[in-house]
Amino acid sequence: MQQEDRLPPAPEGTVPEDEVLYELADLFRVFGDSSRIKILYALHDTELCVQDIADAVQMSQSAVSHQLRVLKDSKLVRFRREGRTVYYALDDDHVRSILSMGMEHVEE
Amino acid sequence: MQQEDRLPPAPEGTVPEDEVLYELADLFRVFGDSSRIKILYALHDTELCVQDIADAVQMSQSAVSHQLRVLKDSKLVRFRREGRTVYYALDDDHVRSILSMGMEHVEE
DNA sequence: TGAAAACATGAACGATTGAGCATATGTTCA
DNA sequence: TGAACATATGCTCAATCGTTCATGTTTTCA
Repeated sequence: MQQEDRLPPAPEGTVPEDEVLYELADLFRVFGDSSRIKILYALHDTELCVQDIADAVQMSQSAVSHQLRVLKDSKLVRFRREGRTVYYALDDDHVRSILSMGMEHVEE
Repeated sequence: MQQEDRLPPAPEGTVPEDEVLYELADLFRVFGDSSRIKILYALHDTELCVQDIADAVQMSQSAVSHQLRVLKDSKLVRFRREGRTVYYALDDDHVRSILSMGMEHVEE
């Protein structure tokens, strides 16, 4: 379905609490690294195990694992274990939404 | 559950070029700092001059000016000069959209 | 003209961070 | 058991980042 709606009217003059703004910045900071962006896009349409992610984004297994931890801590990805392999996937559609919002801004 | 293809790029979700992903990460990196987030929120509903922004977010004029440069370079804010004061404003609704997308993720 | 106001900028410095290396943990199977 | 495999994690360091301090630039007005 198409998202042509306008944004809900902003609460005039009400700036969110500092604590919330810090969390917001923390969230965006996680998106603000090309390695993590690549990982997120690799997971855009499918779940993948760590090594497959590493192959897809051309990074070492260790580097990927480090970044997956960051992504996991921020609730951007979830994982499930199957035997000795761990499959990662985007946590929800919110992540995809944020990515495409950003992409719209970049592509102009 | 039948996606047995071994095609390097997924048929459905074509992953954007690396160059675009770098730009995307760069964009999010700008949102990934609490000082800049505060500035953006100060400008959410109105335009402000530099000193008013500094007062609103409790930062030095210099620090604000440095960050405004980053925001300006990323096309997140625009400005107009009126006499010796410079007024800054969010560049477009895209910025507000990205902020609220992130906020939705944080508020849960 | 000159001083003051408003903003921008350059250098420097402490803090943060992403990646590499080595190693640890956890899992399967012979 | 033990070996092989898949992933996670400490530690470290070069690079990046945000702020401060001092100074530069532009504009206004007496």
